[in-house]
Amino acid sequence: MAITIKKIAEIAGVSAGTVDRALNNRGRVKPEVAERIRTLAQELNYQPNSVAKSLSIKNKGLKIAVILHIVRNSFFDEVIQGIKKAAKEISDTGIQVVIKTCKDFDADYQLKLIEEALSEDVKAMAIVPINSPLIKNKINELTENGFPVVLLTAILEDTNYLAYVGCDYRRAGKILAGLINLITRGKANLGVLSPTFQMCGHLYRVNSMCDYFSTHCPGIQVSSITEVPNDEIGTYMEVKKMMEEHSDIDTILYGSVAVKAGFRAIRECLGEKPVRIVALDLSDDIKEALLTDNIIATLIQNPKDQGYRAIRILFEFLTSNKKPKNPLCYINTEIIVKECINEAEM
Amino acid sequence: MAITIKKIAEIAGVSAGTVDRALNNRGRVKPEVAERIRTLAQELNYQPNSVAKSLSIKNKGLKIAVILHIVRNSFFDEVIQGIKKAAKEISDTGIQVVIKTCKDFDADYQLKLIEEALSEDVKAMAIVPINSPLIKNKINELTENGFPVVLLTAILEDTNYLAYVGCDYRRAGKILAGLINLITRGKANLGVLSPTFQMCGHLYRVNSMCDYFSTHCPGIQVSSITEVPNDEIGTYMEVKKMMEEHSDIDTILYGSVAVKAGFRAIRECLGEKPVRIVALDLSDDIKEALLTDNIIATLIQNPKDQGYRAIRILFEFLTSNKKPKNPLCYINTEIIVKECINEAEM
DNA sequence: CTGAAAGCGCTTACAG
DNA sequence: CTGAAAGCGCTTACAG
Repeated sequence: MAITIKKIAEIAGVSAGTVDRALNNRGRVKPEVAERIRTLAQELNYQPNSVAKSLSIKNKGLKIAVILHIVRNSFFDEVIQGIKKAAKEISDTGIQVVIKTCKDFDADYQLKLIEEALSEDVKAMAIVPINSPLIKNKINELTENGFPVVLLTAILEDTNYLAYVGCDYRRAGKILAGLINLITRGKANLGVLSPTFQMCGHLYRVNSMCDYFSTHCPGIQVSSITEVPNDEIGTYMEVKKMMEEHSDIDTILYGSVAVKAGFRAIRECLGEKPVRIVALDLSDDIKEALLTDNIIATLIQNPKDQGYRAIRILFEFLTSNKKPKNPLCYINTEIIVKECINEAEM
Repeated sequence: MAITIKKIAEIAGVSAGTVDRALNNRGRVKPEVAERIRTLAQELNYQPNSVAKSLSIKNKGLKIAVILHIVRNSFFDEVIQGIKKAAKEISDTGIQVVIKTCKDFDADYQLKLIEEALSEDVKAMAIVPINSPLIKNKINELTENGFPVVLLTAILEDTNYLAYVGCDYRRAGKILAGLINLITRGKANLGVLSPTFQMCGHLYRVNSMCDYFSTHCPGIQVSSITEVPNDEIGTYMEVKKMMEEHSDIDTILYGSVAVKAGFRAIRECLGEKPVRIVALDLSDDIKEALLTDNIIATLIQNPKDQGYRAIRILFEFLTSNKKPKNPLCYINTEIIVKECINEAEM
């Protein structure tokens, strides 16, 4: 049997309550005694029983807030699935998870959501942070005060947090480069369509890909790097513009959530001329494009996992005070070809 | 607050013990009373609290056995990592995990291991089953008696079990076909080196790949399908034989754990002639071959996940009597190119 | 600053 | 067949 608080209490000649207060630094223990108990616990290699901890915590009504940066899109629908899965798993501990959606990329509004959550006595927070000083400062302030914040899917520079859960964008860029190199056998004029660089990860990804091309793939030229918005019309216009201005493009990295309109723009410009397309993520539209051979491959970032992990990390912190060994919790990135799609699941 | 046994007891006008006995079919409750309690619990949508369950179970000394089919190899080293990760996570519930390694592919020996485990009062079992009537019958017998058995990494036909955790070999075959089609642009003479068909999943995988070629890839010919053993010398001989007998081979699916010797055989036969190689799994040798461009891509089966999931499923069963909704728990298969390898981690 | 007691929700000897 | 009580290990008012 493992060593318990009761056993430590016996050996130290104090009560269980005192051991608990000492080990969890709750104060109200004579410093010398606390120190003695802590040393003893270490010597005995005491590991608190997490199940008992979770059960005893049940009536405290702990809450975790999840704060998004947009109203919704297909990627975050999946993130939310993962969040809900984790929420269900931890519900027996009495910990609640509340999700707050934001006006698209509205930093003022997001800040209000944070304040709202805090006023509701939330004890931990996962946030898809909008890249604004407003948000950065608030997160830094929270972290300084020991409040656990997990950045979810979007990383921020010059900001402190308990953990970042999301894609390793630089590695994703490298993998995209390798994939495009493989598919094109090292010869391509590439048009890059990226989601907004307002989220710095997207910029890291493109830069990392381009770096890899310039050091490893002399035959691959990046003809254009174009940011595309979240909507169909905006995407159509940007894609059209890129294709018209760069008629040499024979390969495209397609990083927009708006698929139908962008593909129409490509076809309008290229006619029947062949083009190799590699995409990002796996919305229903992307799946369909894969299955109809309009896309050769796509790189996915396991959004469901991301949501799941973020909640689990906060849960661990709340129940066991454990911080992740590595604050950068990178979620796996996967190459998907059409044969990976289970048509039965569609 | 969720509904508890205590609350049901109050409403039903009985004690908590009686509710527990009724809901868990432990007998020693008057049938009418038991029925009434069960109905009530359903109406109230009672969900037992898994944390409390785990805690109360602590002193029962439950044990899970893991029974392997070989002494070791690099793939199963990773499977075991996953098993140990899960074992650590559940250790606070007092459930132990014991691992038993087997003489390589020795069904008699594996049967003895099963008996040994049972005599040690193990309450659940994960097994990498050797494809033999001896083992099949035993597993069927156990399952019939309500004893939870999870098949790990290897599936059996005509056998009943709580769950299978492992690769979806047919889908893996399809993905391999798609990958090879992509890499070769649909023109190849393929030599297939597969691990033993004694494990039927390996056969499913090859067959599924070949089916896909014949329906979707007219330009891809399968020149040879060769089984390779686990050791370097045997692999060398089989590879050499295949390459000598099929000089048209320009593409290889390399499914052997013995990398160095087989690659030597390939080189001895082909000289400087180029060959495209796609591999299976991700041992250190495969990693090195990827990084040196001797392998173009490999398909991995997340062995660590497989071990982890198998234990979690048995844990759920032991603590909550829950069976997985789908007994076929397929673990994800991933395409890996060299850019996916984090050289810092090697 | 410290301890005894009760509680989280489920389970299980034990007594009847 | 049934209930009261104690236990799993940690936490927390409460009394002192």
